[in-house]
Amino acid sequence: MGRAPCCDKTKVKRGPWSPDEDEALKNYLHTHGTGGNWIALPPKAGLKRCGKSCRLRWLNYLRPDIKHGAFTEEEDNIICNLYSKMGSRWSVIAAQLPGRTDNDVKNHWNTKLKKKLLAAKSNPTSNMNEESTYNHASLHFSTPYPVFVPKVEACDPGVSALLNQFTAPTMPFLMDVNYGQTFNSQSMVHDPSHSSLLGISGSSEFGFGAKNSHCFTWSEEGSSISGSSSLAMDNNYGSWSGNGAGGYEGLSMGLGTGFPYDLMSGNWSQETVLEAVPSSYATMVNKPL
DNA sequence: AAAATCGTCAACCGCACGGGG
DNA sequence: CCCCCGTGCGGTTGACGATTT
Repeated sequence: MGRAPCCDKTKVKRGPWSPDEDEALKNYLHTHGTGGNWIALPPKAGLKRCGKSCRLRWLNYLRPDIKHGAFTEEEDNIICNLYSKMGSRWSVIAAQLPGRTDNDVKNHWNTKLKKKLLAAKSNPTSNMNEESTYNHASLHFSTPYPVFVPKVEACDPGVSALLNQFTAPTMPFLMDVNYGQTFNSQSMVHDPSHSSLLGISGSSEFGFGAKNSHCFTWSEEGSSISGSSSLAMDNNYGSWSGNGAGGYEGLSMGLGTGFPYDLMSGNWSQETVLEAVPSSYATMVNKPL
């Protein structure tokens, strides 16, 4: 037996919203706010709608800060990058795209980006700027915008240059991590949007010892990540000591993928950085966002 | 020109979570 | 500690316009 529905579906209007309904909802919220209770809102606003429907309409369409229109390439980059790391955490991904909703991002991924990447996978020699991806056998990843560029550099300088050109201007803070060796952790620690991007709430505890081959990655415990979990660095300094100039070599396939999440199969890789890195250096914990 | 197919996106569904009683 | 209820989220559906045959 499932739980009772939130409202009587025979008594509420369903389907597309009319301009009048939009106006009524906007007016009510403008003057009264939600009152902390969406369920009780519709009758007060003179709407014959389910509270959940009102909430959805407001959040996905009526909010004044909603950005309508096509996604930019930069936004695509961010979506792909984050999806590759955390999968379908649409709300988290959308939080990094001002004006975009989780529904927007999800739709955009399902209708455009996923197909684009699938097409690219079936045609690995295609032009990267067109297909927005790069499929490198030795790295066995098929995601578009690698976070861990140093590993890419080790494989193919030409490709590295291409990827660097492609990602650096659009994702500066991620590239800071990518380059790892000299990035300034302060920019991440004190910027809520950046820490949020990494799934970390209360960012003040977050930072890196970011000198000389120190880097950072995601990992997971077990083979899946629950819907309510996020990944965060447990330590104030999440870092590991590489073995000098070849610091990344020891990380091999674990870091080589750079992506615990297989974009195409939808599976989390069993290879984790923790295989190659002492757990005391990179401890991953579940934390609510 | 009409029918079929495809693509997009708003909206719905149902589950999980968390807070309050 | 348990239960109830509201909220948030991801997955899915279906309407509708665009494109192709």
